[in-house]
Amino acid sequence: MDIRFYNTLTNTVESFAPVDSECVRMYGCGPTVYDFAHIGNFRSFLFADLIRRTLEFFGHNVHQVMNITDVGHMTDDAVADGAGEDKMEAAAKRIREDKKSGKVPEGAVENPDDPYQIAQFYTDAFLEDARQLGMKVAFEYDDNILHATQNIEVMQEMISQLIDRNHAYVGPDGVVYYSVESFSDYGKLSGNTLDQLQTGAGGRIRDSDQAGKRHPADFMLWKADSSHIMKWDSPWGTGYPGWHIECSCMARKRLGRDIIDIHTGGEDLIFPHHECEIAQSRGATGADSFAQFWMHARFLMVEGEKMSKSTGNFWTVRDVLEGRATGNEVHPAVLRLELIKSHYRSNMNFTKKGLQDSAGVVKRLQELRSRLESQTSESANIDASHPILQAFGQCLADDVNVAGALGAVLPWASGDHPDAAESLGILDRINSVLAVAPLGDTGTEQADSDDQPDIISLCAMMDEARAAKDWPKSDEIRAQLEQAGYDVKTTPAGTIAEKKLA
RNA sequence: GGCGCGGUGGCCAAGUGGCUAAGGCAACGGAUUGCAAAUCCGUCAUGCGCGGGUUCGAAUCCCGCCCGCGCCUCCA
Repeated sequence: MDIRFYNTLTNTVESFAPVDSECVRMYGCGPTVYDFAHIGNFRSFLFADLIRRTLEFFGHNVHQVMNITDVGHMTDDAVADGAGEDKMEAAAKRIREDKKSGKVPEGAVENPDDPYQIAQFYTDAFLEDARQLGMKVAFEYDDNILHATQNIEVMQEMISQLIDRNHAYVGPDGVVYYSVESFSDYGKLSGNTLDQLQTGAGGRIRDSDQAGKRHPADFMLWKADSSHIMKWDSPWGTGYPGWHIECSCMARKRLGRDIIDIHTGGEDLIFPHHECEIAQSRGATGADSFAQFWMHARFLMVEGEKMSKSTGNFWTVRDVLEGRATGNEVHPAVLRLELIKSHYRSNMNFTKKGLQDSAGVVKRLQELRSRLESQTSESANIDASHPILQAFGQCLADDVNVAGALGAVLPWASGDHPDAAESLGILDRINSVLAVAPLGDTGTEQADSDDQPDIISLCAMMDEARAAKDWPKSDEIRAQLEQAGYDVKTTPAGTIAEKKLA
């Protein structure tokens, strides 16, 4: 199968082939851990997961690596490359407040002044969210998710290399800067030239912040600052690394190559972050490429508006799952599908209605599975030549067209399934990519007719009322169950209440 | 100002030169039901942001315009 992906580097859709046919190496920029990740973050993380699963669907062996940015860095964008309030300090303040309000459980972060505790708290929260949403790499935390703070040494090595190769210099202010003029391809990824960057910046860059730089676009690799909350010794003074260097280093270190296959991230990372990564990596390795393919997910809107804290539509994963976003609890598979179903290069509009649509799809696929599993315990081994998998795969191979792939799957799902084992095999292959029916690897889903005693007894009471033809009472109980977030069904075996998926 | 992406029915979303424009949701009609839910059957874009052009033929190619979004040193 010819797999084609859109490559930001060339602005075209290209055929994908890994550098090393044995293994596809992909790296994705992960979260910063000063706060809970939001659904926009997860749209792009799940997009990376989808690419991985698509490649695996076609038989590739994939090594995926992601970073956790736990170095503080700066918050104040008016200041070019440093200073400002440290993000860890800001998080410490917030955690103290959240502990008072109960948003962060008492005892979760023993000492908010310890940035490592804060980072670990939000890292754990991120991993929990990521696993709930079926992100494969989140189950490989020990191996393939790397913390910036545990890789300071390789960063320092790369900075030394860059200095040795005349790509970096120590400015008169003592800061180590990357010299963008030393790298002729700087700007290629984002379609910028150094001239454009300079004029485009307008009045936003203050001269005082440029004092130590040879070119205004030069960016920081290391800043000596012994007052910084997270700091390490280095040949350039005790301080902290620049924001971009961690990805260059960790990708190379863990993936074991100077040139990798795919690098992913949100569209906002194209510039400056990924542009700088390329400059650093290629400057250090001397190779003519860092990642063959650069793939970026577009932003997510919420009910047609930009997601922002000020408009009150800023949702974390747990806000959505626990019902704070829409008023209904949402099954993780529904959120997963909602975040992956629209094309990654279009703006997706996250809406309550969209979630309910996704819930319908998830339910259909889950019900198909239980129907098939009630008929057979075997799942036939189906190869990709089956017409449904062909159609499904062709859409995925075409720059990850999930909507098209669903268009192939859903009519099949609604149709007849004379050979249950075959259909189950097909569903398993489809679900290896979508991961919604079921979501987890374990195959266990939350029970339907929830084991909650009160729900079961309400169902029993409804059966009694119906047997006595006491219709008003029956209707009253059904309303009560629906109020509690259940779909109520009357079956030959009696009344069943199923938790709504969204 | 520069660079890039996009605009398909009430909503989501395929289709990128050629039969009657996938699929889902919603809606509506019917079967079923105590009433519902679920399920099944049926209906639902002479039109693809707007205006030109190329072509035997365009949602699809070309030109112009309008609108939305992102980036241009916090950002998924």
